[in-house]
Amino acid sequence: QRIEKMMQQKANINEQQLSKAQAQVEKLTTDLERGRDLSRVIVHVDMDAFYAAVEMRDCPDLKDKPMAVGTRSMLSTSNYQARKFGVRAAMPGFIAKKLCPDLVLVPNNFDKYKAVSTDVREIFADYDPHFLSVSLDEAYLDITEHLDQRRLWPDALRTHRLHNPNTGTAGVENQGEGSKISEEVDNVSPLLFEESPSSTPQPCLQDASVCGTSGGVEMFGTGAEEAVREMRFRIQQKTLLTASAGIAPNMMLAKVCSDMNKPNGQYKLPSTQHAVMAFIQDLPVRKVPGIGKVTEKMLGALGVTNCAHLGQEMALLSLLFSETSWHHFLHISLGLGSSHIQRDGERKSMSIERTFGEMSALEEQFSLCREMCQDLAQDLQKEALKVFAFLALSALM
DNA sequence: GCGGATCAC
DNA sequence: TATGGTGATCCGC
Repeated sequence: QRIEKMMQQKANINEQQLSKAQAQVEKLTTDLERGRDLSRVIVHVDMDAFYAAVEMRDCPDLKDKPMAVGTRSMLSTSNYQARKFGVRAAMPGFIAKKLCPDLVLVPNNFDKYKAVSTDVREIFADYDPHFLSVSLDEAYLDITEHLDQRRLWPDALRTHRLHNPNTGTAGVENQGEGSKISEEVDNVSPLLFEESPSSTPQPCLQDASVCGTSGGVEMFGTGAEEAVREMRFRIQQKTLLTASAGIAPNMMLAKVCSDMNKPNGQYKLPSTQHAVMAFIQDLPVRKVPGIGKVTEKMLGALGVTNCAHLGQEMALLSLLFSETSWHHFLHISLGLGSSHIQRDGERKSMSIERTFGEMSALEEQFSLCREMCQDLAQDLQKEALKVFAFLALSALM
């Protein structure tokens, strides 16, 4: 019905209205283009088949079987073997059983997922203390500042011990489905700065000039991709689970990018206008966060299926959709998105500021100031700790 | 301001 | 046998 109504509206649009709309879209486009921010490095991290992966880790019998987590009426997620049968998250378990009769159903263990999530978030905090959790298995990070610092770091701070008690060789990168994963969970600390009390940094740093895997030690570079590779490596060492990540200049793009090399992979979109536009063109609109089933169908009725179409039809879309909707579409078609991650609360108090006027504005500024000071103090403390540990290590060598 | 629709996990 | 629970946002009234 909504599509019918829309098509009717479309039939009543004349050339004059369309060209007027086109002019308006073009003006807004140049304004938006002027404000494009490519200076930030945003990362979206997503644990692979999270609940299913946790259950497989804790029950080796499940490892080579198609399985799903949930009930007979609703699945939370499934492992990759089950996905081959079409078994997906948000599907009723009894239907999944029809698609895949051998499917093993495991009930939700939320307390366990929460505990694992806490472990992963401790690692996130090392790269962005203000990271934003979307759910137990997903988060956005702004690693711009981390990278600035990281460039000044000595190799030791980017070096992590390989936890692989049996073989002592590489192979960690490929621990997806099918391969055996050690059941030991403790003693998985990287070489330095692991928060868990069980870890006592041992002075077994080998030839620091060796890059990559060597003698149970893995060293990472200073760039964004290397930093994210390191973060995923540490997640795997600590939890025995894999994660995927996307690196891009804003949240919308980072989210899409994290899907590109899933599972256990990552993708970096270069921070140039050209690369962003090229990336966006072929992207199906449904892949964009915020565009769901309904919007996809509405756009589909207008012949819009990818983001290039979105850009081409903006004038029409501006006449058929609400202002917030077509503004959203325009942002997407230009590859624009939020380039700074807002912590919960900050935005809300900003709107209170507007409502309450001058006095509240001052208080707001004050509390914001205080918050920043606290953050600074925290960062400083962390950095100091790292330098201290490094010096101690150097002395030992 | 409220309820319905959409979207995400 | 059997198709979730929750929160956010937008829109129209």
